Amino acid sequence: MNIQLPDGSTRNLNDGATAFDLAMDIGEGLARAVVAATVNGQTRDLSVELSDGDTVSLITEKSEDALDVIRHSTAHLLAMAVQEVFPAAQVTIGPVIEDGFFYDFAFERPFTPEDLKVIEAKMKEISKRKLDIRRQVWSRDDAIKHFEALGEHYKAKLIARIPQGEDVSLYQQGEWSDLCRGPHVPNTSKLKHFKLMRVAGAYWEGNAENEQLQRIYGTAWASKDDLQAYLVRLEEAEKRDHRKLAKKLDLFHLQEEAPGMIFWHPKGWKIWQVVENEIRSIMQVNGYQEIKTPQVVDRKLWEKSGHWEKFRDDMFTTSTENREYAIKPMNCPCHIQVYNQSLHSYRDLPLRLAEFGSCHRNEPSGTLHGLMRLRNFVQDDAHIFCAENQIQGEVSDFIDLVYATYKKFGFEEVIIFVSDRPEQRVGTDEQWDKAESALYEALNAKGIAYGLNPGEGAFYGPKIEFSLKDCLGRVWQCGTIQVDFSMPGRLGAEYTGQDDKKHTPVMLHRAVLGSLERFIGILIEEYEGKFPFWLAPTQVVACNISESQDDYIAEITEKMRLAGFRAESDLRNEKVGYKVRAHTLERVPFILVAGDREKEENTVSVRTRGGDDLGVMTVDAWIAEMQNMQNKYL
RNA sequence: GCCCAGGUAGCUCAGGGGUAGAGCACAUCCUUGGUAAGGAUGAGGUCGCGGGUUCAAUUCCCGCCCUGGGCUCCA
Repeated sequence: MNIQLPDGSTRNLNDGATAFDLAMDIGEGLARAVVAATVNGQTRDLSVELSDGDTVSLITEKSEDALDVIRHSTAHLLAMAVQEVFPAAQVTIGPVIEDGFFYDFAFERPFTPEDLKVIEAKMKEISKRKLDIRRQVWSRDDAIKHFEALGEHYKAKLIARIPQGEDVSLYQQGEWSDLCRGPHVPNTSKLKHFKLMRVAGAYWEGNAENEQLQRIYGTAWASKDDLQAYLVRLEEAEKRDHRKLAKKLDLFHLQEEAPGMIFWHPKGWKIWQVVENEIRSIMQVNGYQEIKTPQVVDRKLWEKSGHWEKFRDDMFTTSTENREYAIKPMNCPCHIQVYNQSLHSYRDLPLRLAEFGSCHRNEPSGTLHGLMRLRNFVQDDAHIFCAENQIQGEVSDFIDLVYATYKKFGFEEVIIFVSDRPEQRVGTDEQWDKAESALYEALNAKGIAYGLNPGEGAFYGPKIEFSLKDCLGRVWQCGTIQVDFSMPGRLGAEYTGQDDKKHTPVMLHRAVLGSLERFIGILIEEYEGKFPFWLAPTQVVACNISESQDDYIAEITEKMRLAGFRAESDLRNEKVGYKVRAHTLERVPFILVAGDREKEENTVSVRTRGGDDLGVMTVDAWIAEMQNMQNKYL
């Protein structure tokens, strides 16, 4: 028979030849490196029998697709090792994830880090046994019986979900086998470069009502170098961690007495102010009006808005003089109060009310995470009151606004998801159709690629989410725009239409940064604390060389401050090398040094935090240079 | 909220049933030094909180709080 290769050539093989035979036919070296094959576009085992006319490409250890196969097989290796060490453990699922894999086990006790060492050693040993990994096809019912007999009740349950009459595939290595779609590497000896990373609890089927399983995370790579490079990458990421940098750079802290709430220090708060002011001026330009609403609001308003019923447990409450209050978890009900203070005409719409709104939500303790997930955070929130036919235009403008703003802060990669109607919702299907298509059309018109989160919309309307990544690649939602058909009506918002009748406006909830805290956390990690000049908490430090320049340093520092820059002076009794090092580690963008020569000529010597010497220039020239950078957001 | 691991000086960390350790940072003094660490001296601690075991607990045991990694959740 003839087999088509990716380069267009064909190869003649005997009938019944497998993908592995093809590799052997091409060369022994290839046969050693090959882990799987793509047959007519589908990834398959090497043991797959080929047919005349098949198009086959071989996946070697070096190719991208090989990693998934290796990781998946390593997950099996882990499961086999666990069951050899702890025969009472039951297997469940073990998928490939970014950079590795995990496997969930049902076991009488959690695994300890010591267990991991033992398990990893067992994996290495099994790898050395050079067990062939063979695919077997079983009938669904036989497979269920087989796993039930082994006491593998979770596996049996998984197979039971497969429609009756279908066959399932099992992969066998030595005495051990697991249900799996495959493909897998042909032999355990191919699995060499892996490491078990950590243990964690995980609920069966991802449902908190179910029992908790023991999850083991691991990483696996095609080569020793790749594994090493990955571990180095993790170490590098750790250095960018905003919590670590916050201590080093003295930006903020958290303490036990206020879990999930931030104590901002002068430098961190300076970054905050710059970010807030930037957003403020962007909103100003884009037709928003800024307001400020109360922090503590009577329970009655939350009852009317529906929050009390739905989110009661997540709200902080307080009471006085027999009245019960909730600390606001969101700003929208208050914004409607502002809207309701006057009569509105259709001519007023769209009306855009913005607020840097501080919200408190009593998040479960286990979810708190540095600046990324807090109990108190500030949203760059705004609510757009508009007519239904204005939704799409507003959404479209908002998308542009998000992109432009992120770009200014240095983010080019934005992850976008649309969440559509959930099972429990308010509003008619017609309204949902309109709202969802408004979101899709706004995105499509711009040619923006997006993912779908089916059924993940809010109960009051669909939404678009704009997310950014942190230093470990974890995705955090920042911006959002959500259509709301419910709350304006509930809280009595209305406007007079052209027809002289009362109408209920649609409300768009939207935030660009989302939470200022979260956004600043991501900013810190993105720049590793080396903020661009316009964002840096301290933009420039002037250092003397000896006492005789003290006055001069004070004078130029004041001059820079008067020009609007965040300038400090360092007159400490230390050598200039010491000061340069200190401020470099503090990531101050520019370090000025002035000795007697500079003092004499009214100049400064300028050095960047990267170690570049920009030479000596007059103070005025330097200030002009800074102004140039500031205006260009450098 | 659930599972695992941590919590010792301002920071990074070592230690371990019997008076608490280092480096950096800090203070004072000497030094006035030209672009990534000059020298000396000194101060600094309820070893997360509360119980228990013990002649004695920072150390062992139990509970709680917080932090970190996951899970669930995230209007």
